[in-house]
Amino acid sequence: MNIGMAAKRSGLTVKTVRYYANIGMVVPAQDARTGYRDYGDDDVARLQFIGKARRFDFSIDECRELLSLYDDQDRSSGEVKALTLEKIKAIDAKLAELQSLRDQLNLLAKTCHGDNRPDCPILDALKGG
Amino acid sequence: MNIGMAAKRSGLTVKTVRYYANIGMVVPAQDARTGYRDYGDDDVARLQFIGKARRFDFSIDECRELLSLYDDQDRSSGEVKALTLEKIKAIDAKLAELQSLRDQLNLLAKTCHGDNRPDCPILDALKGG
DNA sequence: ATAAACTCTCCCCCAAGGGGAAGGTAAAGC
DNA sequence: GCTTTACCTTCCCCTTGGGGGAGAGTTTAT
Repeated sequence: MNIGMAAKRSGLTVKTVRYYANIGMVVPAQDARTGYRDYGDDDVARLQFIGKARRFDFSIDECRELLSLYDDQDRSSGEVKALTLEKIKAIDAKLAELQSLRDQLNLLAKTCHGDNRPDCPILDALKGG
Repeated sequence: MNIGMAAKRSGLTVKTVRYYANIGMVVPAQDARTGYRDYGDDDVARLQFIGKARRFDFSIDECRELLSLYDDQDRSSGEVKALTLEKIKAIDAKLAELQSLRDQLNLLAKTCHGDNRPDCPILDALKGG
């Protein structure tokens, strides 16, 4: 099938699918005369796989790693689990960071009366030490 | 003072300070002969302000907006508060997204035995519908 | 036959700088 | 006075994960 259909079936954009071909993630057959890419069902399956992994916040490189594990029939599930646990750890760190940010901003917003007077504790906080 | 000192005092890198000059955020005086930038204490104060706002996850454009409010002696604190509340909302959305991601990955990791056997519920989840 | 829809490659763009090259300047040591 | 070292400048390419669009070729529908 052409790239438009592959994009539709995998839920990605044509640009994205073409990008994945360019960086060697999912390289379909390509017509010698027209240059049109020709995607098979297995290609679409890989595209879907990547799309989901991306939604799980895995980077392109991590997706590459997951794909190679996915392709390896003899891989241990331990390797996949290790990658996943690492990703969870990274997400936890990001969560903590955002949470702290949120708390600080919230505190500032609370102490700011937010009316027409010019004095503002938020700006003061950004300004001061 | 030279850019190195300004960077040190504001807690930013020289590259970052130069970048802020290039995009017009903090534009210091510049020696006509040597081209050396010459930062004053007020410039350093603005750099510190930006540094803190960036740490609060405000984008460069939002920092620009905050700076103009900071410069405007007649601004109302309400404007600043509105910007801050919006930022909090954005952070909340990101938090919810990451939390959901984390929960899903955690569930997958829990159901994965993580040993040498090749069957892996994590990959199955990425693979399936 | 021709218009619409699809595809190709190529190039520039985003945020927010980082890394490093090539070259000018300033301060310190001898 | 000379040299080394530290600092400064501009310029250009790199990052992530693609998006937008130009210009040209292809296929499909009317």
